[in-house]
Amino acid sequence: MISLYDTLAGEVRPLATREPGKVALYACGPTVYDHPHLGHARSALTYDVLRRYLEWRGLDVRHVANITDIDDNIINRARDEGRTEGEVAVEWEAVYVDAMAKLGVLDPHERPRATEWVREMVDFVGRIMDVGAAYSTPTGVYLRVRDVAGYGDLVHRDLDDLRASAGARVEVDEAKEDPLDFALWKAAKPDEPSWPSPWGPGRPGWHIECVAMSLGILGDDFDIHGGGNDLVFPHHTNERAEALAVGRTFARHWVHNAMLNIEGTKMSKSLGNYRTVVEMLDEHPLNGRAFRLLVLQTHYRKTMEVNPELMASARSAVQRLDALSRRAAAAGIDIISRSGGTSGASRAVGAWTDDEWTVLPTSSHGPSLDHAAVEAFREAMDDDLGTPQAVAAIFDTLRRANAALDAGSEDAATLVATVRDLSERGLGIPNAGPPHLAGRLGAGGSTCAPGVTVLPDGGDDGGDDDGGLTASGEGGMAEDTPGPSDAEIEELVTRRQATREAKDWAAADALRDELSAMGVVVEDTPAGPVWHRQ
RNA sequence: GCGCCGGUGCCCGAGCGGACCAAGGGAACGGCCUGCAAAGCCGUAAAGCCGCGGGUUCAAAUCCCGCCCGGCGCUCCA
Repeated sequence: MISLYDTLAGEVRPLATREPGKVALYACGPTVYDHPHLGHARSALTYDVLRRYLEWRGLDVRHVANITDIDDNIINRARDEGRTEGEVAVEWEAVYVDAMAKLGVLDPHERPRATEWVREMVDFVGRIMDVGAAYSTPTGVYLRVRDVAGYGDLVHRDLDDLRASAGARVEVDEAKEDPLDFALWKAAKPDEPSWPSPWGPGRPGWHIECVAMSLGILGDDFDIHGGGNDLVFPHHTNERAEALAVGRTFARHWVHNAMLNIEGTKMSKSLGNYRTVVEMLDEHPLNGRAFRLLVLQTHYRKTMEVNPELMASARSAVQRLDALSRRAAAAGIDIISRSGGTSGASRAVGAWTDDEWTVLPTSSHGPSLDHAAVEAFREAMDDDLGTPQAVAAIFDTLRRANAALDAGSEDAATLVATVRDLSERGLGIPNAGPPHLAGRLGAGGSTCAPGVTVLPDGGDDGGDDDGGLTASGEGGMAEDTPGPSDAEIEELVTRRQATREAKDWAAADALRDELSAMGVVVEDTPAGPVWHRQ
């Protein structure tokens, strides 16, 4: 049974979906007017992992993540740059989508844009007017908050409490009946983009966007509504109020991820600790996977810390995953297959530079998995997405796999396959770089046999109930590999191997230094040297 | 001010009443392996320990009360 913390209930509850076997998930996306930052990435990663896990469990997930492409920030930027709002939004949406792809975030099934749903938003506002829960003023249409019973339930605060804060902070709009009332529709100001409406030209308020799109696409009573915990109030509170005002049932579960701090404080431009996803990714080819691992090592409801040291330690951990793949390959256990260039259409994410690889499906003909490890993983994930413990289970299995490899045990194949399945398909962390990173020379001269899985005894995974090991392949993340070509490297590795066989250690070491200077690491295994780029 | 969430080993971070498990990751040190490395495995005593002070309990890092410190929200925000 899968449980999740529900913000509205204030406790961990079993995930009770509207339809058995299906999950309708709506996660609030970004407003596109600037570079996505690490916080956007943490949020996107949270729902990506939630989705992957639900799918790993065999559930049919419909994931919707919106793009807010019209708002004050976009308008301001467009004005500053002398462009249209549309141009600004299109540009930054592309940057966002590309950055998420590089983080291995699967494309949501639908990515609605606010501007494409204005008609539905106008209709929605109209219905709220019809039931008398809203009123129109010269500046726009406002929801009368006191008409909505349980308005503050999501934030667990009552009206007076909220009002005390609001009055003190925000300049009170004279036209509003209550400082808490918020705009459903904003009357157009000169030079601003606008759409026609029964209340005059204007544009939708922020909250109405998500209500119209989530209910419009997923329908009433959809399963999970997620977003950053900074959206609990006012955004989600107001979305909910709009839906309740017209008597519609909204999200069954509210999931909110915590914020991300850099050097102890929330990042912000003014503090100079604002970090974009692109910068982070550019700093090191392993950072995409490292950041995902770092995010997963902290529970999603707890503020997490990011700094260069932590990124470095996460990179080291990622390298252990890769090392296992190399060791397994050297031992003849190879569950990586090269897909001959076909870039799986359903694949959401960018391929590994020029090569693309995938993991063989483990459904019916796949290798058997280690039952205890799978159970530990599932137990951790079922309990409110316990990714830190899930990661622990994976690394524990990784250690066992290495030990089995050392011992030449038959269990090795199963354990290696388990590590791969859980980390890649369950959490979205690919285990090895492009196949050529595992390029292998030596006595046998064999390279990874395409599509071949050499594993003993491919029985199913212990016949346990709903392991749901049925989803398909894995998305990759871009990790550029500039520098010397494979041929150049293999040339040096081959020469070094010759000197080693001649026991000319000095020459061998010199060649290794040379390779090392090129960023290439050579490991001598019983089956011959194996190399990979740093 | 109001609300919420945290303070666990050198660092990050699980655990949230009882298992000689304070998980897992990183760093460090020792051993094995190796031509040397890398990768990998094994190990890292005793004492003490889970912000501080009380309390509840046969039993608390885990529950209650108080205090100190930190973060976030209440305003566009993932």
